[in-house]
Amino acid sequence: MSVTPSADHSEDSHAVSAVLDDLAVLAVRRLSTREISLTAATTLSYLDRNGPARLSALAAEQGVTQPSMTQLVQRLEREGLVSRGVDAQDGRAVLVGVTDAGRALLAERRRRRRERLDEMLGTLPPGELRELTRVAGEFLPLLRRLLQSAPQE
Amino acid sequence: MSVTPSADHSEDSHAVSAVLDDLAVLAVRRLSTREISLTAATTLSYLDRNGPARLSALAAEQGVTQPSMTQLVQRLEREGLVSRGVDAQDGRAVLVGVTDAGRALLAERRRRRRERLDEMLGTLPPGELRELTRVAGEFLPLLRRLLQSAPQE
DNA sequence: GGAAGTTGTATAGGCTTCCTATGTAAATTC
DNA sequence: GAATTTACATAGGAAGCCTATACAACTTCC
Repeated sequence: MSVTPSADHSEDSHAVSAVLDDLAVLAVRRLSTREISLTAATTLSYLDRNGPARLSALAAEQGVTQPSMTQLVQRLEREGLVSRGVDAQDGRAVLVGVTDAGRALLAERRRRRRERLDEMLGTLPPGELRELTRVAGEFLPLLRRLLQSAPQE
Repeated sequence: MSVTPSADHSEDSHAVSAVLDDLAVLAVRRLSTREISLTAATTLSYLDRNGPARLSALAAEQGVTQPSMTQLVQRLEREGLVSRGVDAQDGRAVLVGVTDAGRALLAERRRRRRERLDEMLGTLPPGELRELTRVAGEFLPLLRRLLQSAPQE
């Protein structure tokens, strides 16, 4: 470890760790759509935000191997969610881009997840809901910054 | 939708939803231990916190089907991480409990995740780190309640 | 300008973890 | 006590990941 943790730092990261575990369960199981995997969704989302990209670039971005990304892109192409073209500059490379159908699926997925989250939030007593949303408003920007600074294993 | 969301409620849940994908990537890929799956880890953790439980109760808790939980428990038993006993009250039921080896693995997993998290947290400015951990402490209980009250699809 | 190395993608084969459909034994109901 | 329900197990299959390896296009270097 390159950092020198203090005692309370350790305790703090315990709480953060617990939150991350629970949030992972929430994101992966309670909010997962059956029609598309997490990697597929985040890959589509990346292509939507950043434009066409190479297979190997996508694999690195998603933290999977290149063969896995090849397979994923093949599945996505079969389902009409992405298109593949050749790179004019480099005959070896494949440029993957999201299609309109892919964008539509992304939008539908977002809608459904938001709907389910709303349902879950609706079961909380109003006071707790208010507190949760307030705390979430503080927490999420910080988490985002943490994620962006995260090392790539 | 069965609940009637207010305007700000919708915005908040949108913010939550927006960060969940990134978060899931972090939790699932950057903090995942290769030796045990997310479901296995959260199941062990549940058993550790709540004592022995039935197969079907575990399946419902984890949001997987009963056959999947049967398989998971069989794998965990083969690896000596859980033990299976019969319910004295109900001859059909199986009571699953975590073993000392299971607890040891949980502790090791926690240690390793904490180590990685510490590295990530170490990249934050001290002020943000303090705020992040403080907010995490507030957020955790609320999140737990939300997950408990969550509808099972 | 061609041999050798590098890079980008595809294929093969295997593992884990989930699913649905269905079987079986214990408990409950009538 | 027969029929139903409940709790778990088994069978078979698919998704999605891996490592190892093959192949084709680009680059280097003499």
